[in-house]
Amino acid sequence: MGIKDLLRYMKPFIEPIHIKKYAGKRVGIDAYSWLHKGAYSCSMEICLNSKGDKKSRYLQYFMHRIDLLRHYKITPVVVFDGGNIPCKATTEQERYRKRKSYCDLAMAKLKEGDVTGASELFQRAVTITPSMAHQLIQILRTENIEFVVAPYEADAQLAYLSNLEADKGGIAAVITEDSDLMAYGCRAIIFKMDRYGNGEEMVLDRVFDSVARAPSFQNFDKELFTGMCVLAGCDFLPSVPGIGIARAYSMVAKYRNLDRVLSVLKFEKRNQMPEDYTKSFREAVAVFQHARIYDADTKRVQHMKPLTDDLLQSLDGELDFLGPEIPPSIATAIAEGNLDPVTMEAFDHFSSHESQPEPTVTQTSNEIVKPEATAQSTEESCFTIFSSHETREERVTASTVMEQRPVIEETKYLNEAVALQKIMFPSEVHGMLENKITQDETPLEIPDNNPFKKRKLNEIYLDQIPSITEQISVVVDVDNSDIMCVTLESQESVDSKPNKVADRKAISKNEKRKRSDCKSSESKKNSILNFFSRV
DNA sequence: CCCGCGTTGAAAT
DNA sequence: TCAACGCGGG
Repeated sequence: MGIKDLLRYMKPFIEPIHIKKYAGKRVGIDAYSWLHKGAYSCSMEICLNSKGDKKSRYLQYFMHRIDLLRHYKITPVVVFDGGNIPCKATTEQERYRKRKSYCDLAMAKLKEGDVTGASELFQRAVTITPSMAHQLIQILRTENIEFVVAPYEADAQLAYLSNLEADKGGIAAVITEDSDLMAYGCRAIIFKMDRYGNGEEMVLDRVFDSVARAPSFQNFDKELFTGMCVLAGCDFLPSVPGIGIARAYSMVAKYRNLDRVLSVLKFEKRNQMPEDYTKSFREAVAVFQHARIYDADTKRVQHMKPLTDDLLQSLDGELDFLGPEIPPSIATAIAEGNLDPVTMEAFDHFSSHESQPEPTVTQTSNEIVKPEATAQSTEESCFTIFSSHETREERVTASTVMEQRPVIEETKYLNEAVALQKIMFPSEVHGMLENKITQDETPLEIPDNNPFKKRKLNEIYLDQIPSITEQISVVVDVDNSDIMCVTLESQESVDSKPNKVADRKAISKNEKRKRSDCKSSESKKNSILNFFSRV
């Protein structure tokens, strides 16, 4: 995660501090890092979605730390991750693959009765789901803690906020574990904050201003610094073989111009340089500089730093790598925590632990479905209909119940994703998903309510449906893995939606509706439609 | 000199 | 999983 070896390299600029230094200030929090740490104490419960209070320990952990800040008169501003950006997809898939295999291993250990061994492995398998984030959001609301869900990367949002004045919603520092914040140009970062408030602080001005320190950044600006980070290898782009943080630094320091560094690199490493490295490099730098962030003032998604005509030209106006555009009403719904940024479904009121609806049980397995599983499935099976222009929402909550569906059915579902992916990116896919399928053989004994697994299928799907001029809504029958219908959704057709959905409900038990709205070429759209009509 | 690989110990309660 | 450390090869 983050920039390889950057933290170690920047050691001379990092000072131990106590959080009380920021008394009276607003401080941003990368929600993911605390959620993840908190999840360690209950990783098995989260992976298995098991019953009990222990599962919500991660919430206690988080709120403990919030209380610590409040104790020192600091105003916390919690920032959540939103959707995934395209260039991070391979990194994400890789992480998913690892977690899945750890989960499998853990299940095997559990079967043997080795609980200790299993929980060790579950710790490596934990994922923070939007549902978990939403549980936290509900608590933050009742506690009057400010929060925002970024359209994409929380890091970008935090760096943006760190460059704003406090009276405009800005923050004085960011608490995180992720060195990416430096590449984004965050002004002050606190790493490794412990439960007492001790941490390590990095101030960006200190880096650029200091005279007599080991690596000197006096002739650097933010762009060169970001370029150095990308050269060293980041989540968006692996480094050229043989190039680490030290060489990246020395090249940037020597040539003080990223284009020159690239041409030298091309010359020196022509055998090991990927064909499209230059393009990918420019895109990666652009993500760190111009990422899409939510501007609470205008209630719109904007660029962290405005785009220049120069840049637009060099990218041929192609901005999809920053993630699809998001219309204001949706951006606001996401930012305020009302819309799941991954599935684009409304968060269910019932997902809070207190009040759970009595589900209409359509039981196929002989086992009684546990309350948690029900809560989860209600959330996942709620249909949201909205237009992109107004936050007009109509929700049909299907009280279906998650069945003990054998894994093989999900495998079929995955096959659709593979096919779809091949159509979208014929050259780029080399069997990542196929591998997943072959690994997926054994029907596990887990209750098949693992949010982790299901979530990821959603992500794969949404990632692979790129950009469509109109809003396309797809109804997928998860049980049969058939795509039931595809409609182009316009303002008028919104009203007729619930009936359509209700009709489908009669045939299938567990439907999912996916939507995606953004811009792209006509041909891409047609290939999607052709694909669906063939199925 | 420096990258890249392998090892180890800590993380949450 | 990740940082910290040490070692061997370029």
